[in-house]
Amino acid sequence: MTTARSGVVKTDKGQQTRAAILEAALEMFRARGYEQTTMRAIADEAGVALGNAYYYFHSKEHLIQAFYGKTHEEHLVASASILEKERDLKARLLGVLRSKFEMLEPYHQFAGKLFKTAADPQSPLNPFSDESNPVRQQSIALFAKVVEGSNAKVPKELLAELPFMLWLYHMGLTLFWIHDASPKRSRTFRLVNRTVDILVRLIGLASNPLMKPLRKSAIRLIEELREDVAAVPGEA
Amino acid sequence: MTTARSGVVKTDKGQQTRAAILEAALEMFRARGYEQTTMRAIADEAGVALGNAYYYFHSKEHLIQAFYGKTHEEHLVASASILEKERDLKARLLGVLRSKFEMLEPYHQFAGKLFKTAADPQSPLNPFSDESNPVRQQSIALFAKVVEGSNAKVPKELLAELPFMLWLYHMGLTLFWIHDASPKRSRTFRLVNRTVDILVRLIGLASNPLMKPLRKSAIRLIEELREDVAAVPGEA
DNA sequence: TTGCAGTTTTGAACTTGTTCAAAAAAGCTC
DNA sequence: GAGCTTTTTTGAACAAGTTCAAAACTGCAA
Repeated sequence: MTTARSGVVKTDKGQQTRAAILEAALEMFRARGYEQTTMRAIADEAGVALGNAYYYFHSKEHLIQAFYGKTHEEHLVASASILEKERDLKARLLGVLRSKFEMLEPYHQFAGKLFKTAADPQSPLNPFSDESNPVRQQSIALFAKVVEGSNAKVPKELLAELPFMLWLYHMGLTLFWIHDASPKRSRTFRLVNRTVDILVRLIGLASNPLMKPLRKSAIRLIEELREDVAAVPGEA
Repeated sequence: MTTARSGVVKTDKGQQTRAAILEAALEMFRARGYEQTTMRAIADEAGVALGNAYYYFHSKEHLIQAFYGKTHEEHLVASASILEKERDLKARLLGVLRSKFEMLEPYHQFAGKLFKTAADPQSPLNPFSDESNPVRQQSIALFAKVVEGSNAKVPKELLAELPFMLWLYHMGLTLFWIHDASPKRSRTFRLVNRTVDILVRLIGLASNPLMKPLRKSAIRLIEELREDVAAVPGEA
């Protein structure tokens, strides 16, 4: 049901058509918004028949996945320069998160609609789905880099779970960002500042022997969560 | 735009028609699922014309709000008995959360679709919207009861923010629950157990003088979050 | 070149949410 | 009860996502 059956391109010309449709779609999504852009308009703009768009993209929603990939790439690039320069955990985390929301800013309104479709557990677009697994893994890997490249002292057992934890945390921030109607998304940036501060302090505290039992529980929890996310079945 | 313009019933007969449509809708949603149920079918089932359904309900999505209200009421009732018996904070919180997910279980698949529409920041159904404010307030009030009726020692400043914090936390759990495909939602219940345990321990720790600076920051954060949620503008 | 299998493209048709002008019914005032 | 206003109801029409059978095209083997 959920697996992609269209989008299988055999020809070179096919690739081009596919690309043309995608380009037209993303352009119009950005200019006019997701809902305002009809499949007919996309097909027109791309110079193909309506049905042809459906030959390459299963549905209107599937056009979104390309957007994901694109912004993710951009974010990786933007993060790289920060991660090279900075060794301080707090600064690294702040840098990565800020660059994400800065990069996403032009798509804010659009992203809300995306999120809507992505929130459906049955949708292949939802960030916990099998189909999203590659992007998710890459995203978690980015946070692993944030931690590993830093000079922060992190208990070993926590180190293993921290990247996933940060990824989850960043998903929460994204959720907030989507709902953030403040000018220039100032609320989100404030939230990022505050929570990163607290988070880094918590990580510091985690080394304290007094914290051991609580830390154990927390790590156990995150471990389990991670398994759960991995265990989402592909087909409903 | 977002404000309800339909649904204003003046007549007694109007009330009846409205009720008939709603009943038909909820029944069919449960039986066949949200997407499978067409507005035409609902109108048919209710014995009215298609347009009439739209006279009472702005859109298909608006039919969902009734569902919210209904389940919320049920949850209040289910929680009341627990809150009367129990004084221990952990037990109270566990009881309230468990009863929520138990009550919601028959609607699990349906709830996923609901969530999808609710996740749209522009949707009046989204839990952070103005239109959801009444239910949200009631929901937060429930968590206030959980805390107030307990014999837990909570720093005063934290006490003020705890209900909202717990509400947020419960929203997160709900998000997990929606994505939980495990049999009988066992993963969710496990998560509830684990997180409630940690949460209660954290609350206990919060009294420790060592924790004061961190506590201050955390409370400040929650305060701000609460303002933000309240500040979501009604019109886009 | 011709025939053929696979690939791509087309556009009409279908479904379903939504709108709207007009008809019907109900209330109300005199 | 007649005439008026307001409320309710109707169903046709519209928009946009999606499907599908048929046409067009492509590459290749004989």
